[in-house]
Amino acid sequence: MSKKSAPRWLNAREMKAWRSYIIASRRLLEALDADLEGHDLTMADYEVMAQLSDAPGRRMRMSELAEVAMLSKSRLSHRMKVMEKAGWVKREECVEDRRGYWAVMTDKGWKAIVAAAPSHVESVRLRLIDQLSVKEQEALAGIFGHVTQELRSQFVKESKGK
Amino acid sequence: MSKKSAPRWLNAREMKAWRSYIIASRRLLEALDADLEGHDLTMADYEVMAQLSDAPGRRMRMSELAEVAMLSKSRLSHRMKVMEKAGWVKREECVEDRRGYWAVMTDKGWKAIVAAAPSHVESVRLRLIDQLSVKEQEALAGIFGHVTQELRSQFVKESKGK
DNA sequence: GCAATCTTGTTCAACTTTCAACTAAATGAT
DNA sequence: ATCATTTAGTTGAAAGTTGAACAAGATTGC
Repeated sequence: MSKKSAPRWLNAREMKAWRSYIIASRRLLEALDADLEGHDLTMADYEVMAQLSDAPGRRMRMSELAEVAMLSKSRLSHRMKVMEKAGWVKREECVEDRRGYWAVMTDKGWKAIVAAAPSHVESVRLRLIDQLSVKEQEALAGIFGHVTQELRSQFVKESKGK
Repeated sequence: MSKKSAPRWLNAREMKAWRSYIIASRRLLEALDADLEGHDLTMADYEVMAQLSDAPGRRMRMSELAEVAMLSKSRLSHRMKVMEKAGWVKREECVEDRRGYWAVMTDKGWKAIVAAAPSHVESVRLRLIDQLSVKEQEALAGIFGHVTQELRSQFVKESKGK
């Protein structure tokens, strides 16, 4: 992020796109989190549980789980402690790699995510997906797919450049 | 969020829109925050400072500032304490309403935000805006403008309904 | 074989955010 | 006027997050 030369401020169209996005995305997150409250889940915890429930044997190595759920290892470690106390997951030592652990979803955890999923999907529909036309859904996927790709390649460049 | 009847799961297109969005928006936030680090700001603090710098007299009542910056009063209160210690803002008693306070941007704060703004805008461009065609920018504004409106009216309905 | 390095996952301390309780002033109703 | 209610803003404790430091096992190169 260099700071030389005249800043290229956003024009009206750009500003509108940026502000609409940044405001709505915060509110959307809030609404989705609020909708999950009844199931004692946050979006982050939901994501952990959903990923775990999709994995073969409903088990996953901590690192991989952290990666797919987009949490730091440290954060996942803390959340796991909480969810373990709630009886939704447990940790098992990993035989193949004795540094590691498996995050394993319990039966109770499976029941919890199965109970939460329909209402969460309904919430995603209500707040976002069903608000959009097919064209808009495609535009959304296009825009953010592109953004992700670009972030990835920027990340590689920046790491290399330093 | 009722839970009756068969859940309407997302189809492939809907799922792609949703996942692209939720993943990219998290990564985007991370990247923007990382870009601000050099100026000792988070997105949230930047928003507070930016809103304050735009207000007449660079001063605003705490409640209003909390509202426009989308923070809880409590959170703003805590952040203000930190920013006050950094010398960027100060609080002044409000004569018209003696319960209240003005959040006032200091000269030092003004300099800090003026120093940070160009690189932040550059970051927003690099990570998002400049990645998008004009059509996509308009689509983005359309989609999220719509989402905000809908969230607002849902909020009203839900408050009333309860 | 073995030293250097990398990876896995946890922990501790610092910091941030949330939530409920609280003070004090304003508003409103009778 | 007086009492109830609402609003402004802060506080303190609990919960959550971050980032660096760490222990222990894996990997690599010689």
